[in-house]
Amino acid sequence: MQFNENTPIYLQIVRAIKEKIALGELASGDKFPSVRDIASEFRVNPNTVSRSTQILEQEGIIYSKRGIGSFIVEDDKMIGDMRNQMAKDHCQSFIKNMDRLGFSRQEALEILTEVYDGKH
Amino acid sequence: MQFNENTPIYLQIVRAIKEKIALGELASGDKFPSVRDIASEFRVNPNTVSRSTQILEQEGIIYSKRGIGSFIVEDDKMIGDMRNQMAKDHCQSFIKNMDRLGFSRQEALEILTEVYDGKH
Amino acid sequence: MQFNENTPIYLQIVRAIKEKIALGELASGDKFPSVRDIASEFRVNPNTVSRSTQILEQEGIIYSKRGIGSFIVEDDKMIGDMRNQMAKDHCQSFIKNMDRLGFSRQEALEILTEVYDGKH
Amino acid sequence: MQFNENTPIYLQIVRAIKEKIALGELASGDKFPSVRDIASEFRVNPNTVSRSTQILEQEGIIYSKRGIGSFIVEDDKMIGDMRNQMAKDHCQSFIKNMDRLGFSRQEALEILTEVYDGKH
DNA sequence: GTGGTCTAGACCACA
DNA sequence: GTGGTCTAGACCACA
Repeated sequence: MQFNENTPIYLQIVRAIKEKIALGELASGDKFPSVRDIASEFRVNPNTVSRSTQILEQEGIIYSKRGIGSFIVEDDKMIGDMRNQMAKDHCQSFIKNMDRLGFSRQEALEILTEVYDGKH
Repeated sequence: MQFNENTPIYLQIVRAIKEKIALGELASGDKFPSVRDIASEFRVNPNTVSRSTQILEQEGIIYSKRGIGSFIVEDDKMIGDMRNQMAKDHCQSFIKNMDRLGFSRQEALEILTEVYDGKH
Repeated sequence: MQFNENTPIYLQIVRAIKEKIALGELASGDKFPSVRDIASEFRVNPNTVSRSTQILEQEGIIYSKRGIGSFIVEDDKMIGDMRNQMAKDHCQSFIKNMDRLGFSRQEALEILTEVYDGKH
Repeated sequence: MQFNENTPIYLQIVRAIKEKIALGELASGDKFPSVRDIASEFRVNPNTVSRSTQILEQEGIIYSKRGIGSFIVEDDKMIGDMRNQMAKDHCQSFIKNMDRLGFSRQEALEILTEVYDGKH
């Protein structure tokens, strides 16, 4: 057991941006905010944000036009896939957690349903 | 959005211990490992572990006898409740995450089912 | 009979602060003195005070805002309840003490009345 | 405000013995247990107990016969007075505590009555 | 500056 | 040995 293997900030930012894109808050084809803007929004160092945008670019979610800035990819399928992948990741975590507590698939789904029902 | 609100080590230890109890690896009524043993197992300072065990005691999961050691409570219902509460907490997180991605309850359950089925 | 189960400093501080709040010396909604200020007032280590304020926070009597400080809860009912609880605790101790000396309720009340009347 | 001015053990023992005498567990005229017996009963150092018995002797509650041991005074009035004095001391503490919380005599008595009533 | 976390190390009562 | 308390001092995120 190791402690304090915390998710680094640049990955937390990657996820936060992906969520905005997934929800259309940052729309397909739009200009992507500048590193400086993101840095001031999240109150972090611009270098940290650069690291995040590099990852987003590697994953093909944004691309940069030299001298103009970055843009969100105009590929709705890709963005949809990304959103689905994020959802699956959350599912994997959920399953792993319930498993570690010894809950079977059926039990996990029952409890989840209860919690959904208790949420109005 | 705030970053680096890292779960402190003492709470990570609390959770790790609760999981062991929930699964019966540490059984009801058993002697609980000493603060110093846990500290050396997890390579942390005994004071940090002490903080964890005091939380577990506040929550009624263990109790300590001065000069002897700590023990896991002999109350299977309480331990069952604890396990259920941990499960519900994981459900809440899951729901919150899927919600933030814009997935409805039905969609979330479908994706979860797919992932359970191993379609990934 | 056990001796020297001394009330720890951090609990003595909790009580001292509660009394100040109960009496309105620290008023509802006010900024709460900083951990370091209390520590130097009471000549104890800041960590000790921190432990006290965390208890007060758990009990819902103060709340802290990261980077700003702690505040007394703006809930006069809660503060009134706290004051009543403290009073009841003193009553419990009194009753227990008189009981241990073999005084009935009526006898205890008679003596208490005498002492209130200043016949001593 | 000073902390940790804890009642020293020898005074805690004085009070414990007085309570036993007040209740007749140690009867008027009886032989008083030896310093060693008391020390082992309370698990403290015999020197500490000596200090306690000296106080009891000064207060005229026990007396020693050279070579034989100590005895509880055969003076029921004195013992009754002692018991009353202890009761009054508890009353004084109670009044001081309720006063510090800002409760008037009448309020204090009302709350005390409630707590007595809630005690069955 | 503010509260929160963690460590190293000491001392204590109890068994 | 066991848990509990306290200190000194460091570092952190947040404002």
